[in-house]
Amino acid sequence: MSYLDELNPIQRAAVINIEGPVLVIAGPGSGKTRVLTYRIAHLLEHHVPPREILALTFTNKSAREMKERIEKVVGESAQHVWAGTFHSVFARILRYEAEKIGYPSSFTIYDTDDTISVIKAIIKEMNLDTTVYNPSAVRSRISLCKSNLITPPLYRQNADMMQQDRAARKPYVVDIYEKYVARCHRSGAMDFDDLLYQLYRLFQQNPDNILDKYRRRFRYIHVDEFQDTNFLQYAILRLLVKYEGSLENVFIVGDDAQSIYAFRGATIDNILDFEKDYPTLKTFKLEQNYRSTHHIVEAANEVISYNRRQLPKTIWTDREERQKIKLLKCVTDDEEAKRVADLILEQKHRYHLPNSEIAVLYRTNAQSRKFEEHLRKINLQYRVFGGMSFYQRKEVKDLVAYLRLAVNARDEEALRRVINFPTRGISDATIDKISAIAGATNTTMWDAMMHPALDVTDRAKKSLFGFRMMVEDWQKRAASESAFKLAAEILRKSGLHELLKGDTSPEGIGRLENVNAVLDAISEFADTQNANTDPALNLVSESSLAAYLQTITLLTDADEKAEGTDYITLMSVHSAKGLEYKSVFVTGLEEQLFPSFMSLEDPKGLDEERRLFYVAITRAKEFLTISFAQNRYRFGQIRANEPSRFLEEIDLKHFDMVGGIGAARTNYQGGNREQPQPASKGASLSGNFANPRLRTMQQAASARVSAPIEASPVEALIAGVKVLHQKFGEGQIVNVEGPKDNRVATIRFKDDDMSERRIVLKFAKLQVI
DNA sequence: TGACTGTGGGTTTTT
DNA sequence: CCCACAGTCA
Repeated sequence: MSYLDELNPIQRAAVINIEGPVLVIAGPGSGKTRVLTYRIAHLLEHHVPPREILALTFTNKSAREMKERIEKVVGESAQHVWAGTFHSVFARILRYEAEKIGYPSSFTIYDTDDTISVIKAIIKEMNLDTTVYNPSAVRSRISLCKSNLITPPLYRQNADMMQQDRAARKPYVVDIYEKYVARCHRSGAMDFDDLLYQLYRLFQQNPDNILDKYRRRFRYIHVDEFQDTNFLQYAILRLLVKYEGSLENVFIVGDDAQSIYAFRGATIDNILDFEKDYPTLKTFKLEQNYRSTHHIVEAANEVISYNRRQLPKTIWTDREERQKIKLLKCVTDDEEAKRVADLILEQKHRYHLPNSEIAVLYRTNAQSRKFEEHLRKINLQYRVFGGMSFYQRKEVKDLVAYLRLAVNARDEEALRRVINFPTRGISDATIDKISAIAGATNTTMWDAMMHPALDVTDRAKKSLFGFRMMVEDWQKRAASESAFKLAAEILRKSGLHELLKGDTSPEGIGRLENVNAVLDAISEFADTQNANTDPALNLVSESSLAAYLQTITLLTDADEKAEGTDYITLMSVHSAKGLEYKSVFVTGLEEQLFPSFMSLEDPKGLDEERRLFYVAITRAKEFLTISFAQNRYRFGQIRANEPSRFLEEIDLKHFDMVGGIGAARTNYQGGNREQPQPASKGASLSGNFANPRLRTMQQAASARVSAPIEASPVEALIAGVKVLHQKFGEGQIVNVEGPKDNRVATIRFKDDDMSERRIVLKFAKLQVI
């Protein structure tokens, strides 16, 4: 039982507790994955059949990692453990059961882009304005509905939501939602939320007592990153675990402090409800951090103590002090990127760090550009994760749309995409007519194409017929021929290959390479899948084109393998969750950016941003560098931002004050907002929240705030005048600009290094002196 | 039908 | 700044 020796007492206690519900609250770097994998290994050692074990994760990567690690402990029986993301595991079950709820087993999965495109088409058909009904915003709302089990009829009954829509002057959202659901169903398509929602529906309706089958199948259920589950996911989980006679062998791992997906419906309530739903629950807290050195852990603790609503825990480390946190104050985003790049180079030399131990993190993907530029300049290998992924590129989506049609002709989104691409004489007008007939006769566009009532020119009819013949041929062969062979032929016969070949520009060549890469991927996919199909589940051939399409839709580019090259990682903080590096750069710590301007008004939003920052800094094992820029390009214009409020929440003693870095601090001490306070004792939901440690620096700083000042009229505030500001103290107006009702003054303050600040006079209290 | 141009809008975060 | 889309022209 050697693997048990590798666990600390608490970890071990959690692992060997193999009966009944278990909750593991796991701080960053506390060996969460280790506990999860060893627990599964432990089950296997105790002769639990691998196929009765289910492990649900949020990313393919962590699922894969978990499987690999279990395999290391127990060997090949790990192969038969079901480990995957919620979406992929559920998709697999649905693939098998779809017909019971009125979907073809070959259903298509719509990714976010597909979904937006469908919604947009619906909005246009309804003659609504796409600037009012922003397709992407409508999609978010629909998604939120689905994750909370609000169907269109329930939506209509929901006075709150209807009122919200009326107030936003978008009364037709529910109609769009309704049409969208109908259209997806007609298309034999499920979006990401459907993969959860339709499974829930299946279990609810429970045809042939199907729920029982899966309850017996999954006797041991594990959930990683439980804090990121939404209401719907929890509802499904409950259906699988909580029933008469259940052993309730459910093992969940999470950390409320790392919940960063509230924006897509994740709710911390799930952890809290869990305690209520399972009275026999055993809770284990992993509080020792094995990842990071002292200053990093302490800084993280300080930051998170400002949040309300925390489960009580104290993360600690016995790792030595090592480096303090470096803080880079930069004038521009360009300087920030340059200094980060230079520091990376220096660290590489001084500490012999390989690129793979270095990550640059940012709040928004758009920030990657500058870092790319500067890393390229000094010849450092990097890889950007996130943003436009391979499978989102137009040429790839075009080819994939053809493949989708071959598997599921009802897929309207795919049909629209390629029916006239490459062009084959089918005009937009023709497509609109087809769509109209499909709507009127309640059939698919695929069928409407050949409808006798379709009133188009003979030439168009001929083109349509030709297109249909071509696709029908592929459909017939999709079942028998190898996915690779068929895809290769589709690429040529569709005319895509020829079209791309004709473009000899560098981008054009790249596009051709991309579609060829899809073919390679299909070939590779077929090979690996054949080797590891689960015969127990009687699934349709896992190496089929359909299986491939499902896999790529659920793929994130973080899942793509690295081919042995040593690169620096550039990614958003969100995608960095669960990862660790020796040296981490957390960049763009500015108000409006991190925290994002979207979340400034809402305390809940701010708390989530703070958790995000917490996640960011806890990725670092030894070297943590935080940077901010005073000026940053945004929409092509320079904008000045203040340093992030989160910086004030870290005690100065954790910062490296060498060289020019120390000066950064003076710039934001006593920033122009209310001084932050750690969450107070007992501000809790269930009464057992953390009692955050007290802070000193902020309280000291707040003493600087002087007696209230009397605001002078805006007219009196002109260039040259000396003024007193509530927070910044004495200063002189350098310049005043902007329209009468919204004047903005540039003021140089005596305090604060004679720094210049732009102040909106409407809001600021300034007294002329 | 395709290429070009101007405009307008957009940046949170992802399965 | 960068992209997507609508509108215009050959």
